[in-house]
Amino acid sequence: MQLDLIKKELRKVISLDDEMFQDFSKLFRTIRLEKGEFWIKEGRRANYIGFVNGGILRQYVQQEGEEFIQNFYVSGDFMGLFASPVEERNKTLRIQAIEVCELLVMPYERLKCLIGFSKNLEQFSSHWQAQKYSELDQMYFRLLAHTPEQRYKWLLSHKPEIINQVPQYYIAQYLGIKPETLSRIKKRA
Amino acid sequence: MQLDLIKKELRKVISLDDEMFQDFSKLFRTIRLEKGEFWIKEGRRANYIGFVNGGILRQYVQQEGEEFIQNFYVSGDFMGLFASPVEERNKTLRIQAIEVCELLVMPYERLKCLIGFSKNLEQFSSHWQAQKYSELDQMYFRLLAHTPEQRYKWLLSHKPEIINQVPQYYIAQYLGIKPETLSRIKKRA
DNA sequence: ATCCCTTTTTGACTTTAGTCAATGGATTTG
DNA sequence: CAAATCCATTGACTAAAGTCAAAAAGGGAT
Repeated sequence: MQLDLIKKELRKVISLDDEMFQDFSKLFRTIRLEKGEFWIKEGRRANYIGFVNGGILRQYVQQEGEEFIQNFYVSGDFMGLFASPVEERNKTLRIQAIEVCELLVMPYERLKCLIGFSKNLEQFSSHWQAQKYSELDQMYFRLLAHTPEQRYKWLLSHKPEIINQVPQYYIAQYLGIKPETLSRIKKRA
Repeated sequence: MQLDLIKKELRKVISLDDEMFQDFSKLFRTIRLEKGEFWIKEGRRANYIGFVNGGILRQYVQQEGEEFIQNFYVSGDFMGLFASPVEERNKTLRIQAIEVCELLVMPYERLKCLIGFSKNLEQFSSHWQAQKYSELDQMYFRLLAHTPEQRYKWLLSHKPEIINQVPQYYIAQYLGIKPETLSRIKKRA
């Protein structure tokens, strides 16, 4: 199990000595997703938290035949750090591997239990919740205030790894526009 | 100080006997905002949490001469329950009274301190954070997936109190469209 | 390399929202 | 009461994205 990446990510937020990390890392399980496989299938609750140790995934909702991508997850990202009420209504939410992925996963309840014992982990959890909220808040603002072209340029400069690794019709779904429109935006940019 | 409303709202989420509520309520301060006054001014950090005990407010960002409303707060809503990282970047965020408002406010640090002592309050805090995240998540989806007309109809059926109490150019700012367009949507609906 | 399949691009046209300017209504103010 | 102000509506036009269909470009697989 390659754990350098998650150790690095955790240490960005909390202090964590090697022994503690050893104990912590034992509670993860590694899973491998082939291209197109789902981590969260429609109708399921997100009972796990996951760490992307490699690959890239998309989180999307399907409605009336169309797919709307809410987020991409790349190496180093945590997924599903919010408590149950969030996922409750997300009956149609799916998280799918765009390419081969390796995830480190842990039941949500186990993390919650650990948080009870470790001040450090509690700090980690609340930091990430605030972080995720802030990201979503900013995405909401961009969607509300900016044109598709501005949002595409934002992606280009802030998340180039997504532009590079993801088919353009997924980028279009993420931006809320049609693939044809994205193609035209690229041409005139 | 009228405290029935906040007591009712708290009791939707946690159990709270009258003595505990007495102690808790002493830590709030009441403030009154006239129409047009700000609770959060541009450039300020949200160092307080607030409860709307009456009236209605708008949370918005100003950019290049235009205003974009992210949210309305009505009686019974809590404001600013997320930790600092969220507000950090929101340099241009403002929360303004649309009409005369009464707020119950408490420094964020005081709430955090209280949470350390009370399992109940901790539960309340994490419930509301998850709740706010979920709401924002759903708003994001609607903005991404639905037309302005669909979003207006959603508002009509789910938040009629906002439609009734708020000038239409604010509704337009909230929906991400121009007032003229909203006027036309209303006509054809 | 060729074939097949998927993705991207292009073109012509339609639909929708934005823009600008003018009008009409309502409310407030002198 | 009239004037002024603010907001909502309407009309004519422009700009932008959607739609549908077809062509071009990649990317494997045999």
